[in-house]
Amino acid sequence: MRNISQENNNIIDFLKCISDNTRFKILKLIAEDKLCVCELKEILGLSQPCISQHISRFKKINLVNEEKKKQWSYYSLNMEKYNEYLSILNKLPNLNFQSLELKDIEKKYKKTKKENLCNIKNN
Amino acid sequence: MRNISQENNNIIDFLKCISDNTRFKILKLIAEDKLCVCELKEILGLSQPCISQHISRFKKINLVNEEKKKQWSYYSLNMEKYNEYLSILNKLPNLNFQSLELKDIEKKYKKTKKENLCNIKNN
DNA sequence: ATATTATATAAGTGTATACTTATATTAGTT
DNA sequence: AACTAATATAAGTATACACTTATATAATAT
Repeated sequence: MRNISQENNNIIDFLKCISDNTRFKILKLIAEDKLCVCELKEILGLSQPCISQHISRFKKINLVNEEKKKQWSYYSLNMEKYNEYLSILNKLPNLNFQSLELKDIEKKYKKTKKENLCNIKNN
Repeated sequence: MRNISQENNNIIDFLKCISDNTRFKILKLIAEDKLCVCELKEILGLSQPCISQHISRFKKINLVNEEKKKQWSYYSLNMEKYNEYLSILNKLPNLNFQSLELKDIEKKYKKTKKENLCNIKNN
């Protein structure tokens, strides 16, 4: 069965969001410029609902700024949020398990190392 | 149909690799320590083939160092490669489309902006 | 040699998800 | 008012993929 735990939702949701080919392109485009759905649809050659659905994915994790103007909604990258997510990845090796919401595997990790499953035989 | 273009393979493959819940845990664990499959299996409570398959995903993008010792294979995070991938994300807003292998959408982006699909009506 | 242990690979399965088309909603235009 | 345009949401579909069990390979131990 798949692991569907809710841990790490923040950083994992960010990674899942930007790891899709289409959304990665959208990410770069809206880092460049404010763009509406109809422009993104034109640029990427995809249907309007497809773009809207991707944008709503970005919205969920606060990764876009929305600016409504007449009937258009212009989307641009929320750089502060983007950098916030990135700083977690940048510091990841130094972050403790707790701050990554991985307290559970830290316990198991320490227990496993203590039991020294492999190393007893390894020395 | 899904977009299965081979563009951005490097950074996208990295993102797809670490955006999985289980692999994100492995990432943190092998950033901490050299660990073998049987230890990871123990810590994460998953089957041995499952761990091996995840490790081979990391191997494909050169994200792990492998150290064979007797019958064990110890895996640790390849920090240089990790930082290499991260630097792309850190510089992403400043990187040009070319370097992100997004030359094709740059063309469409400029064409769309020139045609001014929305802005004509918007002024 | 046989048995055991660690890992890798193959095949199968069920869920997640990236699209599509259809429909609803909202805003501007005539 | 009706019509058009932009966006959002719903439902359906086909593919990707994270697991499992089964099997193969390689190394150590007896």
